Amino acid sequence: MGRKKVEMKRIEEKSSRQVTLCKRRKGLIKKAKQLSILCDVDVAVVVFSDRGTLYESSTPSRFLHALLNIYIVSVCLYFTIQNSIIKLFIITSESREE
Amino acid sequence: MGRKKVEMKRIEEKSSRQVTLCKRRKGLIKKAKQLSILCDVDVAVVVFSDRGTLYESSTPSRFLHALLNIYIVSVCLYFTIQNSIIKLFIITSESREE
DNA sequence: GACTCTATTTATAATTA
DNA sequence: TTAATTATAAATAGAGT
Repeated sequence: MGRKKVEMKRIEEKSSRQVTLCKRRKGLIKKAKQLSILCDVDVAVVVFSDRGTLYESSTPSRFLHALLNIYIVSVCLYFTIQNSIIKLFIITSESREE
Repeated sequence: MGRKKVEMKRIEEKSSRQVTLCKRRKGLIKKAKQLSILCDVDVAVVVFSDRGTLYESSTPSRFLHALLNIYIVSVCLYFTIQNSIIKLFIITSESREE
C-alpha cells in the first residue's frame, strides 16, 4: 500500500516517522472500528507516543470498566493515568456510529 | 479488500462472523506490530469476544505497567481479570520480533 | 508541518480444495 | 468443516500543494 514497499524497521527521519504515525494510527483505529461492527465485539487500541506522555485508543466500556473500574459510553474523552494525558476514542455497542 | 465490498454492519451468519473475526483480528494485530516498529511506539490491541469471556491483545509493557502495575517483556502470556481469561500478545522494544 | 492525490502494496471476501 | 487461493477492495508511501 503505497508507492514503494517499506522495510520493517524504525523510520529514522523524524518528520517522516510522525507522518507515518498519524496515517497508520488513523488506519488502525478505522480497522478496529470495522472489526467491532462486523463481528460484534469490543475492541481497544492504544498507541503510546514515543515520549510516553500521550496515547490514543479506541476502546470498549467493558475494557475500561474492568481495568479502571469506571463505565464510559461517550465517543471521545480525555483523562489522566499516572501523569500521562490519555485521549480515548470509545467504541461500544452503545456508541459505535462514525 | 476482497471479492466484494462489504457492508458495515454486523455479520448475522455465525460461521462467517467467526471467520471474519479471525482474519481481521490477525490483520489488526499485524498492523499494530508494524506501527510499533516503524514509528517506535508502544501499541496495545484488545479484542473482546462476543461473550465477554476472552480477549486478545498486542500490548506494550508500559501500558501494563501503568494500568496493572506490572512489567512484562515476554511475547505471549495468559492471565485473568475479573474472571475473564486474557491472552496477551506483547509488543515492546524489548520483544518486538515476529 | 499539514492536506491532497494516486500508483502501488497489502488485506481480505468469496471461492475452491 | 478448516485451510489455501485469488480477485478485488482498501490502505498508504511518496509526491505535490
